[in-house]
Amino acid sequence: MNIREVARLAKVSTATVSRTINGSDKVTRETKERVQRAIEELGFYPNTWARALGSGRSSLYGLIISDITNPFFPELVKSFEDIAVQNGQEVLVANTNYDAARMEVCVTRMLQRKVDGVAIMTSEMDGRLITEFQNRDIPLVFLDTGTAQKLTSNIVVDYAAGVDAAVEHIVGLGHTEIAFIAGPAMLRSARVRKEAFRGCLERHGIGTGWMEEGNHQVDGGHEAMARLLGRRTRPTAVLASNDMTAIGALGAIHERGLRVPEDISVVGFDDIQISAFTQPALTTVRLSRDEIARVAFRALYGARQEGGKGTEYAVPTSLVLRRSTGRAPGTRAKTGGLEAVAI
Amino acid sequence: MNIREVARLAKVSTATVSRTINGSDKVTRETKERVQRAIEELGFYPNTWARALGSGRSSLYGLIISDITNPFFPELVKSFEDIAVQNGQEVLVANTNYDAARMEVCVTRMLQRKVDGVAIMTSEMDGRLITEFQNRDIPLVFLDTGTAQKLTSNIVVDYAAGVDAAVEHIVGLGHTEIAFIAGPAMLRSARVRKEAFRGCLERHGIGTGWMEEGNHQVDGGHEAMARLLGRRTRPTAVLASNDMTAIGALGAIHERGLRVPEDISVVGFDDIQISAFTQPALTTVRLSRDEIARVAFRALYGARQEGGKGTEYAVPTSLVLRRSTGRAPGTRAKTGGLEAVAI
DNA sequence: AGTTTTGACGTAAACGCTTACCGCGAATGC
DNA sequence: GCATTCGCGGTAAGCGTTTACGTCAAAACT
Repeated sequence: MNIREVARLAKVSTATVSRTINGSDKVTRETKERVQRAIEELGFYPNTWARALGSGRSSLYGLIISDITNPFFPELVKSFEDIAVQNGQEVLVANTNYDAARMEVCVTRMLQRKVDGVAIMTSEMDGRLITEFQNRDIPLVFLDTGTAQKLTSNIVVDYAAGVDAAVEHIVGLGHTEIAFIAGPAMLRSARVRKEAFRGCLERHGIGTGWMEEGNHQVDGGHEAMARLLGRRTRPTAVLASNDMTAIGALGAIHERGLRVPEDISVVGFDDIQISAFTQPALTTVRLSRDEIARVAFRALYGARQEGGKGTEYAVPTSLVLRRSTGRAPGTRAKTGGLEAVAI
Repeated sequence: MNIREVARLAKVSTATVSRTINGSDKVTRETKERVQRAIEELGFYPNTWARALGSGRSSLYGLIISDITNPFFPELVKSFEDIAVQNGQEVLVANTNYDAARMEVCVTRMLQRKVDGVAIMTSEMDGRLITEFQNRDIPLVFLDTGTAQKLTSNIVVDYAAGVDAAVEHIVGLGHTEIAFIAGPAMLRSARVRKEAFRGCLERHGIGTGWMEEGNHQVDGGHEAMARLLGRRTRPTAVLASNDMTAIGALGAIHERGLRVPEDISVVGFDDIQISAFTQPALTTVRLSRDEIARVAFRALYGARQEGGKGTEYAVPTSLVLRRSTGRAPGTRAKTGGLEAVAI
């Protein structure tokens, strides 16, 4: 079953069949319809590989992430894939496992499969590998790393707004002893969150002595929180650099026999699915993976048009109020004061 | 950069280059080395599509799952992908979203991309679609649905062993009022677990009146548990058809002001990552996704050899003891009695 | 020594599509 | 009425491999 049989049945040339399939405007409506009918009658669909070989376009996009096992990514992958499929493209997903060496493997895979573009949603990417893509005119889009240039775009997440909202919320609840559990310092996004936190607190005239570093995993959050609780005095509120960290913190707090939010309020970041189901449900800053996926795809899909000059895209964040935040111990709700409300 | 340039540099024909690349034994060692050197010198790697077109093999496997957002799947996907890449294959992942209509889309995608085999790790699959693959001699492997036949294998999970172990454990802790929150009845795997539970309880001479149905999601588990707690008397232990359900149950129990495991013991099923970090950490039955992935890949990879007659593969389950199970309220530990121990 | 077999390699025809180029009849311009 | 343009569609040359078949020298036979 191939394009020739269709051509024969529709009594046209293979070129016309091809043109019909590709929506060329050089075919009259009647001819188009005749071809369509032939295609349906035969149940024909084109061979993707032959297509790719002939046209030089694979209709394949690469999606490089750190680790599909990290709850941040599955939604991203799913959204990206959905959009891609809707546009007749496929997606090759590759995990770097947070490892620069594995990143190299990922890049090779992408190159070998001749992807039409790559969304790089992780930070283990060195310059040499980027040029590999650029030399081949492959559009790229980064999540919050790298800069826009020829054919490569960048998505910048407005972390600061989210952190601000979270701090406002916490401060509004009367907290003044506010801790932050940062992510690994080597991650740009983690550093940005931390600095946003520090800046925001200073604007409120609150000290920033409560600071620990986690690893963006549950265990790191757990340990960091344990260290925080091991100090002579303890904070009444904790912001975490991501939800996994916050979940770890929750565990450490419970183990210490303390209650959330009565003794300590906790705020996460990302709004991963499970955060709605922790005990108590986690107040967190939402970073919409759906939005990221949508923007990333558009960046790649449109890259060759628009002169191919990369763009900066902005993605917002927003506070999601659930049950893990409450008034600071020993304070009274002012009239009109903010209260955590489940959504 | 193509095979012809390599051929020219190595002073051989393109056929010889191709044979070298594909590890044919019809090339002398010296020639092979010469070609290898040329390949490296030019930094050549073959065009995958041309290869696919020429050989009819795409070195692509399909992996159909329900929903990457369901924590059961990411590990499975990752393992499968790892193994595939190690063997020079790529993986196309597709989500059915538990929807038979979307399954059709998935199948079409696989067909269009001419995958060399498909691992179908979900149950929304009707016979018609299966024949689509079989007509094209595409090897298939199912997870616990379907039967082994020409080119199609089946992985059967030993759910019963896991349920048995869980029940033994719970009974050993003195529980007699044991509830089960089942999965959706339309899922074979859910039915099997339920029946295993019922049978096991009967063997112990314990009634099976405590039975509710969830949906394998957190909310379903929550609601089912709430129903259980709304009865006149309540169970002292609950097994859930999967971990998500168990996590929902945990939430409902806490909301009711009860403690786990002091008032109620909870056991999950699957051992998804987050289960180690719930409050308290969940005792559960582990179903190794790594093992499933390994077996699935082997089934596909080896399918064309071995006469192509499908095989049944067995995958075991095992109990993981954590903190969510304890002695039944009002009972004393017997000497040598089982206690939940964290791992 | 002459014949057959074998092994290593080359030749060239697929594989199924895309697309540059060309031809041709009809519409348009003068 | 003739030349020009234009729109539609056909012809055929790729795209980069794989592989059936052919060739040819050397090895293994009579």
